[in-house]
Amino acid sequence: MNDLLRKSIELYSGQSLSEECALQFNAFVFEKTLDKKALLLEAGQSCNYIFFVLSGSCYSYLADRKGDTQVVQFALEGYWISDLASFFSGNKSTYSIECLEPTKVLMMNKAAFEQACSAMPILERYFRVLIQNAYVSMQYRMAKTTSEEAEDRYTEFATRHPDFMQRIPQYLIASYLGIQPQSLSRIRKQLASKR
Amino acid sequence: MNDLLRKSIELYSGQSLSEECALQFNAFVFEKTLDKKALLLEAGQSCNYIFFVLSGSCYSYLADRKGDTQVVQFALEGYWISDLASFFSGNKSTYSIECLEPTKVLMMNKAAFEQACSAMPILERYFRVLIQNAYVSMQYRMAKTTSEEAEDRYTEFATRHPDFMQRIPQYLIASYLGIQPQSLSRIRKQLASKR
DNA sequence: CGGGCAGATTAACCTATGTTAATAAATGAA
DNA sequence: TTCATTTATTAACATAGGTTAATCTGCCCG
Repeated sequence: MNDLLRKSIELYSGQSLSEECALQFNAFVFEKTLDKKALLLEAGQSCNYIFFVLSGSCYSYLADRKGDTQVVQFALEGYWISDLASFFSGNKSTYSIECLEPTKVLMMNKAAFEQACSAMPILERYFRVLIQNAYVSMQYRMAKTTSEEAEDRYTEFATRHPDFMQRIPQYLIASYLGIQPQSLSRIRKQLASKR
Repeated sequence: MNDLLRKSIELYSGQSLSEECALQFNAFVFEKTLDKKALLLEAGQSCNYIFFVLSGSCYSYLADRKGDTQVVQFALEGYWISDLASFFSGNKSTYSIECLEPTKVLMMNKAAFEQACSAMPILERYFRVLIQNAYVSMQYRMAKTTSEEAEDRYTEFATRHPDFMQRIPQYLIASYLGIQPQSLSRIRKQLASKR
């Protein structure tokens, strides 16, 4: 089993993963390699997989009212990404997922997910905690977004995610923060002149 | 067992709840009645419970940078509300929860939550799906918030939650939407004149 | 090595929302 | 009922961020 994944499982489940489980897990997933700009998922299709990023990076997005890209999530190595609503319901996905770099992912479909969770309680717990944490930080981020200005949001993002800053183009970070690339440029300039 | 709760469990777990489970569940929770403006939770304390609203309504909020109230969630009858980060970690809560009306809640502490989930798989599943859905809609709401204008957000909120509109003061809805009460007033006026 | 394209910056102007302050309407307690 | 308090509205002005458009930078690929 991939080391990143093992660490993720042990970290979030709070338990250590037996060799046996690790082997069993491998039977439920498969690996895929994608080029930069390749799509892991296209909005409108049903999302049949959850993806674990082994190397590279990708992001999910939707088209807003005006047809512009609205970034929803970034995923570097060690992150899971998917359109969960579609994955769990089988309905058409609202998001697309695109690779930012050449990317390797592990893929797991719904049947495998259900089976793996039933077979290994540690996984059931792992995914529950993962989603729980994602929900909690989403809720917090939402509160910050509605109460703070773009400059503060950018500063917090840059502080929290220095690794993202290196590898993700600014115009996508701007979208994620809910502003135009031009505005982000302006904000960066202001911040630079403050020091 | 309360009927709202039974329906919620059956709806989200996708299974029907046996009489036996229903009785067993009751041993894990207790009821509390609160006045309007009473606090279910005060920011800074540890959040020891999750609350299921039986009647009345409440909302969670935090103080933003300027010390203003930033609404995080509303909960009418049939909703769960808590500070999950604090509930699961035991750390101090970032949110407060206040009753909007005289309110009756069911309360469940962490030990009870863990026990109940272990004892009854239907509950484990219920809470997982509940959080999963909450996460999914939070992510979607976030994308809408960063890409759409206040007017659209208000219209969508009003359409999706006509029940909230009747019972929640406008200045709290404004906070939830990330705008000032004055701006919401202005937006409502514009919308009214459009018809 | 050089042309083309994606990404970033800059600037001028525009608009939605914030701010401040005053008033009005609704609610609730005595 | 009346008064006090909370909530909602209105208006004038300020500003963060959007829009448009032009320029700049770097880098990928032929």
